Amino acid sequence: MDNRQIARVFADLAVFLTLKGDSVFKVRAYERVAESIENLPFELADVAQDEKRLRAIPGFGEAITSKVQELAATGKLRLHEELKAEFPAGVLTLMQVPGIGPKTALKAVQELGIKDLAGLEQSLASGAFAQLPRVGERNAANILRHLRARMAQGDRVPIGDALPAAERVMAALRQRCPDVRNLTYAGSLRRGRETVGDIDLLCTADRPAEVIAELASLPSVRDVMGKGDTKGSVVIDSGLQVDLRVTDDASLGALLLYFTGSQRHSIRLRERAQKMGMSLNEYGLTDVATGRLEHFENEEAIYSRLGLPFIAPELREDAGELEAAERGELPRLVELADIRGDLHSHTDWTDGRAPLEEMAAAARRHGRQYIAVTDHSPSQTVSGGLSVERLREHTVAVRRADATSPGIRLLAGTEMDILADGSLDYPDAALAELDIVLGSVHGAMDQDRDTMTRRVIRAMASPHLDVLAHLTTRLIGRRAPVEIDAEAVFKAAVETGTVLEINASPPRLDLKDTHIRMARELGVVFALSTDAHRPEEFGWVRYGVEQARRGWCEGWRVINTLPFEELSSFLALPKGERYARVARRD
DNA sequence: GCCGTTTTCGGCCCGACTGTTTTCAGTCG
Repeated sequence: MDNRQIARVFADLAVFLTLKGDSVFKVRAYERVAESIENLPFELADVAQDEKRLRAIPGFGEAITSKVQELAATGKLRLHEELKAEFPAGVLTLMQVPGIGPKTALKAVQELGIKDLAGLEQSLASGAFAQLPRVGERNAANILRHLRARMAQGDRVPIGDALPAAERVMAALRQRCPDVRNLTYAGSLRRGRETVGDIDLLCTADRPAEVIAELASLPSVRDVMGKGDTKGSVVIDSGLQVDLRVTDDASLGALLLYFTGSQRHSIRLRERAQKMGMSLNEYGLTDVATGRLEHFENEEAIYSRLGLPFIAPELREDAGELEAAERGELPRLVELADIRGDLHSHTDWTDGRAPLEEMAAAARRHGRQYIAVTDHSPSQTVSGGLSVERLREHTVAVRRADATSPGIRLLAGTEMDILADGSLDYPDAALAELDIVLGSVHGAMDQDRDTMTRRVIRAMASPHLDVLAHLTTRLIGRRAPVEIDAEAVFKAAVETGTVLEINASPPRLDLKDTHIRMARELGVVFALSTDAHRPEEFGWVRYGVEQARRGWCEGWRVINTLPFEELSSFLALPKGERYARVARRD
């Protein structure tokens, strides 16, 4: 049972206990622990016997710890099974739609006989649903829109689609509304999550209503869901919902903090404010004794007033960032500007879409000082993987392009398959001639966990395998990650001096944020690369930087923040000496 | 349910919106 499934059980328990009228605080404890479990950097099932380790997780007391142990041991929870039997199955289904909570869902099933989303749509369209207590026309109309949006495109959108969409809307607003200031995105997009549910925009302006009106009239807007004086909500052509809120300059800080979240982080900040005799809301901090409201132009000022350093949006998940901030131990996170090179790219020698020279020129335009050209190895027959002979020609071509391409250095490399038994797709002699060797799992992806773990660790033992690329091979929303003991792989990486790739390609984002966090704590060193197959894909590096930051990754820990000469001498070292070289940079 | 440099018992974030609620319930972010 993985963390997602365990979290699901506790979220279900929260719903059932709400329906039973149990204590709201008990319900909140379950909700909170469900979120906490989803953000864990390790699998609960792996540590279920270690009661001390479980109890150290926030929200884990006696009762929840024993429930987790029961789940890990049996795959089931007696209490969960009992409650599931007590309530109709449709309740949890209906609750997936925004606007429907536990109470409404139960009434819908009991009084209207709705069992699934199709039945829900019918009931909403016919007007029957609006007759339920405390629903009404307006709520029903909103629920129907949410439902149709969900049926059209699933519930969350990859950051690789959402961020460009947000930037297009922002550019259009700036152009049509000179009055707009401080326009920025907030929410999970600003926190850099790999998928987002909607786009939250904020700005300040002298005439807010005009800005809202402009938003509603943008050509890309398909549907206007709400339009007030300071808040507008629209659906753009890609199906994404965009919310815009306008405020005055004096209150921007509190509003930005509030709409960036996460909710858990906000709650912790409010609890902290409370202990200091203040109340925090989206307008500012109120002194409870005097009732005086203090405004803040930026987030730094609020954190400072609460006795904390600024906490980067990517860290705001209530995953230890407040404790670290208090101790003055927040990491100096990697920034986009730190990234000098890209160590994973493809050309039309294999499955890339552009010639070597074009890719080099594009990388330079994107601000890279060097790239590794890493086309595929023979087992990748569908991608035209290079034979040993072709690899040699490829290397000659890369070295020639390196000599003739101004403003950028090229490394001759390969993205080589790690075969099913952990052996490598090229002989050692061929690998020894390359500047850099990436190793990837591309086939036999359905191996069991032990086999896959042994396979990858065996490959890392090779003195030639410099970087382990996209560890889990997942494709977000399309292909599940391989079964693998990530912690064992990270420990082996440290032991062997193998670098772990943070693959920045939006469909992959592999390692994912929680993996990066765990690997970092074990001392792993990373390469942050785009896996570009087209010239414009070098721009994907920003998504990798966001995931790295979510994983608390410092700039010094990423080898392609090194200048070219230093990177070259890093790669020239025997693997066993490399980690020590990087660690000294802090 | 959990949690504690004010507490091992008594707390547990805050405001907006919608509805049919004459003082609050449900839901969301």
